[in-house]
Amino acid sequence: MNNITIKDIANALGISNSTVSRALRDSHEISEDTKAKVIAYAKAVNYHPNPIAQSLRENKSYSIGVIVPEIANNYFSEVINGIDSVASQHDYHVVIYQTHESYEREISTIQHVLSRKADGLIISLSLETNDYSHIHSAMEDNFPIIFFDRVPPIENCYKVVSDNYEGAYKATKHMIEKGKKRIAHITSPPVLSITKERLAGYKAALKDNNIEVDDQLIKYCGFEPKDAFVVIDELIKNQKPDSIFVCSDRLALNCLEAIKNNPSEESKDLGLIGYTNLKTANLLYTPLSTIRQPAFEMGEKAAELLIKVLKSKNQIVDFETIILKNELIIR
Amino acid sequence: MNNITIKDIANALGISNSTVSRALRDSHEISEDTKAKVIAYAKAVNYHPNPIAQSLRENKSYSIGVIVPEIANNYFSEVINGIDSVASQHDYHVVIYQTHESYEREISTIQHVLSRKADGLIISLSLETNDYSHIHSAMEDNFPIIFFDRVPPIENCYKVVSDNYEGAYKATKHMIEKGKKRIAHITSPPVLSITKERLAGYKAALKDNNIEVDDQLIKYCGFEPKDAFVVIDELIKNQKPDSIFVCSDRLALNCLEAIKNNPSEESKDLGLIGYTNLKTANLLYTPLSTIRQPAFEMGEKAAELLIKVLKSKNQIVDFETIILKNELIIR
DNA sequence: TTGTATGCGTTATCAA
DNA sequence: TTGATAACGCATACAA
Repeated sequence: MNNITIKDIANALGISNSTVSRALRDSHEISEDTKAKVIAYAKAVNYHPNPIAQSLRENKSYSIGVIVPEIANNYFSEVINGIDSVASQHDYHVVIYQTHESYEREISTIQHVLSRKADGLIISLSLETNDYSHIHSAMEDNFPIIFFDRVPPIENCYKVVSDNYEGAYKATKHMIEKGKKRIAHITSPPVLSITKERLAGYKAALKDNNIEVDDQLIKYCGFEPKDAFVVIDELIKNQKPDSIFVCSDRLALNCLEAIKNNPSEESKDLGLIGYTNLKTANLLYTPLSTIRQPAFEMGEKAAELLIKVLKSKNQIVDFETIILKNELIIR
Repeated sequence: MNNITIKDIANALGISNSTVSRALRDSHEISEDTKAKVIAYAKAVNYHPNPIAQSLRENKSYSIGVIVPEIANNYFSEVINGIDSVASQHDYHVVIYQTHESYEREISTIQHVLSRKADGLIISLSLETNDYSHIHSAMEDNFPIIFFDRVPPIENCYKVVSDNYEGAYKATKHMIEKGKKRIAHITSPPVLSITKERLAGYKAALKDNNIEVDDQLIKYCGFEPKDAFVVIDELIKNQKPDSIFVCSDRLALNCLEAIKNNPSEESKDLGLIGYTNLKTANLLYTPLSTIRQPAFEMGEKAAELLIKVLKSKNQIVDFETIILKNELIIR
């Protein structure tokens, strides 16, 4: 490997390390003459500063940790895409971790990010997380954290979310406008911020249209295929909905599968709408209208916010919650 | 942030840095007594070694670079998942980069990985790459690289691939067994290794079943939706295939879309089979049998191989090509 | 068994 | 304008 150091350049040119260092950083206290010489030589030998040494010196790693529940999920991989596009522009690199929805892994992963000296963290919480002391302790140490999508119930922090209330409201309203009366709501576990917000939007849309909220039609559902199967089965058999509003990519997939594998008269004319970023939503066996989150843009915003915080390390950047609009795609 | 260093521990306990360092590394030349004291204190103050300092010292970063064309692609995100699962077990962290199929970005990204001092690289080549000098020069520097999926035409290197020939053969044979005679083949640009191998498998299956290869039925197709549209249109109008074998996730998506948006008598009974890892293949509007690559496992293997190379830095690990079987899923 | 001193590559302070 | 030197945190060769 090419391991030219400042020292090598200094020796070759018969000048001192510090002169070389300063010349490379274009310091004003170095003569144009030596500057030119140093830069030319550095280029000739293809010198690159050792970022690890720089990190040690500056106590910065120029890396940002990204923690998501699952990489192999459309929504999250699109967010990561957005984060990467901004981070790489600013010469930060992105280090990715997944929790696989485990609280334990979330704790250890955050530890890892901290001990690896990432400059900051962008995170969407795991499904299991309902205690936030690990978050608080990281925040108390002034470690910059941007939360996105699944955010903690903490006031003073940076958040990037989509307008879940509004998205769910729009989805539900759309179903109502299509003449649906018994709109079931299958959603993620109640601990998640997104679950609560979407549920509220769903309920509000019903109320505003004088449809009574029937708690039997609201089902919290785990992410295992069998969970969806049980829920769908119970729902269709006993509750006779005329439509279903499914939240989250994983749930949408599982529910569609459950319905497909267990077709019935009732399930035939079921109106479906999903809160999902599935790329294949328009190609499915049954039309799936969707509320689509601006995943890529959320990643961009999160990264921009984090970098803003990092670059202004001395001044305080006000805590801020960025809320992005969802898109209703009718199919 | 918690910035306890070895020095702090040494001062607190009134012993020297080196004793602390050795005690923490469980050196045999330190008494059990002091070892215990040091470890207890380190734990009490929540000491974590600074990995950047360690990296500088050991000239290792414990990070592995991963370069893929697109993160937000099922296949690649599953591979990354597999890489992550192995890497994190071995305390390596995964730094992700994407080329967006650009040769330029591939070059600059590799440069970046090198200058960032990643310990090794796992990469799938971009679509545009048809010159391999950047690869050669990295390899000449003895930088450990594992190629996967889209590998370069270089003999002496580490590769993890799936058996594309066999996969395409199986797919084609399956279509033949279903009675199809005019099986079109829509595939990625010819520069890619996977393209050539799959094409060979396709042709072999035809020949073995006494079906003449018709070059008009073989279409190379770019990854833009309109590319697929043009290809599908020409194919159906002029070539009248009775089935299509589509390679790659992106192409499958685009082709399905093109067919759906432009339905015709001919396209109605078209048999479709895809070389894809789409999670929704069983939920599509038209049954899509698939050849599924063991993406997660490919990631695992690639990471295992890389870590093997890294850990045995002195002995030479023989160049090796790992070939994994694909799965034919009939729908 | 423990301590002293040095170096990894860089930047910055202080002198010259 | 340049150079000598220390420091970032850690690990180790060499001394004691």
